[in-house]
Amino acid sequence: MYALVDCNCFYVSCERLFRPELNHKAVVVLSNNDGCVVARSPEAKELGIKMAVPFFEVREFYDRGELHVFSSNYALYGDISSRVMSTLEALAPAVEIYSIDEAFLDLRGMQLNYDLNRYGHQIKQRIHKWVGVPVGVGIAQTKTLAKLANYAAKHYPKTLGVVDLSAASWRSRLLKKTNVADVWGVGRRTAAKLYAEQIFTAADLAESDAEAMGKRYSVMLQRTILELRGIPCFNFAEQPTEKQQVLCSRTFSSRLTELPPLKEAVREYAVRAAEKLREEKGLARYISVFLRTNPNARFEVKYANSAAVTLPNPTCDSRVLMSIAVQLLEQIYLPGYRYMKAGVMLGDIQPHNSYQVDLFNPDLHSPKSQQLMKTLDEINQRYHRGVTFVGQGFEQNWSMQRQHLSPSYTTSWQDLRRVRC
DNA sequence: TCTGGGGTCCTAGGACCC
DNA sequence: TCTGGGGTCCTAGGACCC
Repeated sequence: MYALVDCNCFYVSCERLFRPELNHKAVVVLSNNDGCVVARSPEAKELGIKMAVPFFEVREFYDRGELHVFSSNYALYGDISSRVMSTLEALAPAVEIYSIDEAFLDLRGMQLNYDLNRYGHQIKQRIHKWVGVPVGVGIAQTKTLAKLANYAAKHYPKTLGVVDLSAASWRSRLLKKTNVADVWGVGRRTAAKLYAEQIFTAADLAESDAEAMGKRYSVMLQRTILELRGIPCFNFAEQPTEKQQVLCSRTFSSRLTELPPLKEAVREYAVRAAEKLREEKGLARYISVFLRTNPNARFEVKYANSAAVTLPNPTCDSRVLMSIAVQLLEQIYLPGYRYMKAGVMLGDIQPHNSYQVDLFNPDLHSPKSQQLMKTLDEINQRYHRGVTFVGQGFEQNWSMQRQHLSPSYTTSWQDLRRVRC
């Protein structure tokens, strides 16, 4: 048996922790650059605000004082997330952290000694008491069914936030009630095709010919069908696997046209990506840079391009990655466009303690480089942006907008800076 | 005027090998 | 008239997730 524990409108719940007067009010959290709505309180959903709509489309609610708005504060959400996860780790035999706001629990064997429904409520109460955010709990034989149970826990108030699908009768009832588009792994495209062949509910999908569907759609859908029948196909992964790629990209606060500020931004992203890579204890051999104008603009000339290179030897040195990123940018930059976004991607990642050096090319992971990067990271862990490269720029006028940012309640960057000033 | 930022897995097709 | 059979690796693109 598996449980899926998922925090309700997580980012909103994090903000409410420190602003309890916003409980029972319409609240949303915006994506970076205050672009789209990425989290909504139930009251905001009632206003008809859909997931991922651009903020300017719902701004009227805010202007009328009916909606409270926050820019995303990932330092806060990351910290609250780790509190939720460590609480879960004390409650379950094994935990797979699936995303910032949800985790699978492996309950193998527990059904013999526990009433799983009661156990689900214990989890919910413990997290509420210790961390303060509301969660939903879904319990079932496979991950896909646990997802479905969790979905039911959130959508049907009668469940009080916990659904246990151990009983076959409950399972088939829920499958019949659930739209096939709400099944984990069925996206918009697949759902549209399924409707066309008269598959409307999760039950319809579960009863379809798994092998034939696998051939017509994909093996992923085939596995989903089996999972809906209670046959596990997706493994439980307690240990996070090493990342295959690391990406840093941002939308600029305003459109950029000239090369110098674009270079600054790309250097900044390369340095951030290199930091993430070192956190992963990885070395990258593949580096790619992309650049694009606004794909949604109707009356604008569009342009998007990317360039990549594979290095002879892998590295995590910010200086190397930064200078290569700028060279790649120069290959794809064209004057005359209003650029909206750029990004740096690192791939072909290998562990830093076991890699092969190409003898005929310089080692980009020399002891000197390692020492320098270690020192850099140590300083920057203590002092936010303590050491930066000149090329990253000082003003960074292109850097994103966050007009509705909450304070760092639980992390100390901003406060520390203020004290030191 | 105004639209995020990460990731994963799978597949088809091309290039190449013997 | 008429040209095999078995592989691997890489990449781009699609679909999905949060």
